Parts: sequence; structure tokens; C-alpha cells
Amino acid sequence: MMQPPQRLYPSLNAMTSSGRYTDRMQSGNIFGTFDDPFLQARAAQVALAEMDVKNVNVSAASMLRQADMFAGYPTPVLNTSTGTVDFDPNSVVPSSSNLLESGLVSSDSMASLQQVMAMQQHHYQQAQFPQYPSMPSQFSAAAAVITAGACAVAGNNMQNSLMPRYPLAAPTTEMIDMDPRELERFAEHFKQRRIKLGVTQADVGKALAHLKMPGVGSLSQSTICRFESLTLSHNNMVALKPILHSWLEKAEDAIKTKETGGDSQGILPNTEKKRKRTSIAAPEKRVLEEYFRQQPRPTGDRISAIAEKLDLKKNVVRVWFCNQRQKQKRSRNQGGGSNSTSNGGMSSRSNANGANTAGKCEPFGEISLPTSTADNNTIKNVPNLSLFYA
DNA sequence: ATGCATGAGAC
DNA sequence: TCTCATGCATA
Repeated sequence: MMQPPQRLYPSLNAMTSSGRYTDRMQSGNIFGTFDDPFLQARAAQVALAEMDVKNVNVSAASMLRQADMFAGYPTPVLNTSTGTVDFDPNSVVPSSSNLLESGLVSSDSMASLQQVMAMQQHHYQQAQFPQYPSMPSQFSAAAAVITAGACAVAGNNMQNSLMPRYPLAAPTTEMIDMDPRELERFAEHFKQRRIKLGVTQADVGKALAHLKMPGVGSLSQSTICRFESLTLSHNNMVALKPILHSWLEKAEDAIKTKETGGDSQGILPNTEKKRKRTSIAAPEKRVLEEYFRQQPRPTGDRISAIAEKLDLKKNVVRVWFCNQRQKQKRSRNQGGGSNSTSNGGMSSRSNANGANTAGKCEPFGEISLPTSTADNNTIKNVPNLSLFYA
């Protein structure tokens, strides 16, 4: 059946130029029918407030705690004396320890964001949160918690789990209304920063699992793309925003620690460049082979000289000799009646660039010229490694 | 970046 | 049966 486009979250530009959100009602977005975004937002508040009255008990299905929900943001804290919401700067990074300790959630829980969204859908608040850098802080604090304390996250595998559903404390505050323009700003900011960091959408999606946020697993490149291009539903955007904000924050940190040798802990993709395989041209190879015939174990100085002569890097030549010796040894063994297990897989463990993991090929200065007796014993009992690296 | 499909949950 | 979030595969 032909369904209307879903997840339509037009950019503000598109929105204003077209004059309206489209298909909002049908796509589950209640912002429809209003030409003015402000009216839409207001209508959303009203509608959601009404919805909430009806659905407050329904939405109890597994929720994130406030602190987890706003991971990456300073946690809103209801200031009972002022009736406003403060932000706790110490809670920028969520701690799931409570949940873990209570057994409510396991560290690998991967609850669907739909759970989150179910919550958000019913718990809009008129609160915004401190901004990412370069964005004006315009959050008007109102009520603190989406789920006012008693929320819990269902454990792993929400779908099938019989995890206890924690009683949803009645929202003591208004719902959050995330300004669409605010989302748009964040999406743009996020995209720019991501690109600056040299991280792909797919990388971000994968890295989310490393945030260890309860209920947050990896996401696909598609979803990240859709977030950046605002083609998710409003609720979906709202749900993803704090998560992506959290990632971005950690990624920025990780960049810094990485510069000082730190580990990005999965927040940033492995940027280890793929080794490019050196290709030695046939003429050079012939020369090398000739040298090899003369002396299969040239000294460092000799290798340097050869490298210079052939305009190759010394290491390339050194590795070539290493590999050549292995190759020779292998063919000797094979030719000598040994079965393949005696050295099988050797070839697959070495390569032209010297990442020779199975044979001996020490760097200069550490070269120990093994005696001929040692050679074959080195790998005598090694099973066919190709079985492990198939 | 996006068309199409899937599965869970709501109705 | 519909909605929605999300992913796969591909343009």
C-alpha cells in the first residue's frame, strides 16, 4: 500500500519555503497543519500534554533515567527552591553504574531507541539544554526530568525481555519541547564537527555502542545520515540528539587525548591507515634476486647499498630479503618432502611490506643470524595457520 | 543519499 | 492494520 513519506523532518529552510510540514499527521508527527513553526510547536505542546494525560501509564515501558537520557548534557536538576532547573556540570558523562548495580540493565544492553522515543513522545518539556560550542545557549529550563526519577531501562534485548518495568513516576513537570530549529542547528553543527574530525557517518554509528549508554547501541550509516539531513521524525531527532551530542563531546575529547597518545576507546574510528603494499618492479626484482643468489643474508650496510642502488627504501629491501628467505625455505621444505603442515600458512603470514608475523625478520640492529639448525625448528609444531586466517 | 523492507508495538 | 525506527542495498 502506498504510504505517505515518513520520517519527514524538513529543514527549517524547506519548511519555511514550503510553508508547512507535510504529512505530519500521518507520519505520526503532530506538528502538522500549522504553517507557522511556532504554532506547530505550540500545538505540539498542547497536543502532547493531552496525550500525556492519556498515555502516562502506557509510556512506562522501559525508560532511561534522566541522567542517561541527557547524556552529554549537563543533567537538569530540579531546583526545589527556585522551581527551576539547574544543570549539574558534573554529570556530563552519564553513569550507568546505578543501573548496572541494580541489575536493571546490563552493560551491553541495547534497548531500542523506540523505547526512548516512546517516552519522549509523551514527555515533552519546555526545557532546553546548554549548547554545544558556538551555539547560543537558549535553553529555558523548566522541569527537570523526563521521567522524574523512577525510570529504568529495560535490560538487554528489550523486545523479548521480561524485565521489570519500573513504575513511571508521574511527570512532575512539563514536557520537553525541542525546538525544531534547535535540532536543525545541532544537526548542522554535528555534521560539521564530524567531518572536521574525519569521521564517517558509519563510523559514528558504530562508535555509539562504545558510549556505553544504556539503551544505546550502534546505529547505521543511514540513520546518522538521516539525522544530519533532518529526515527523521521529530521524535526520532529528539531522541538521537543527546546521544549524538554525547558522542561528539567524547570524540572531541578523544581527539585531544589521542594527540597525547591516548586511546579513543572506540569513540573515534581506527585511523590506522591501511598498509599500502609495496610493489617492486620487475627489473629491480631481478637485481634483488641476483643479490639474493650471491648472499641471502646481506648485512645492514649491504642492504643499504642495494637499496640506494635500486632507489628503494632500506626497509623494503630488508623485508624483501626476509621474505625471500622464507620463500626459499618454504619451497625447500616442500620440495624436500615435508608436508604442508610443517610450514603451511607461512606465506600467508608474511607480505611484501614486511609485516611478517610468522617468520623471523627482525629490524636492523636486532638481526640475529640464525644458525641453519634453528630455522626449521621455529615452526615445526605450528599448525597450518591458514586455518586460522581463512 | 535514499528506496524498500522488516519487526515491534500501538491501535 | 498501521506507525515508526531502523537497516540493507544500491544509486
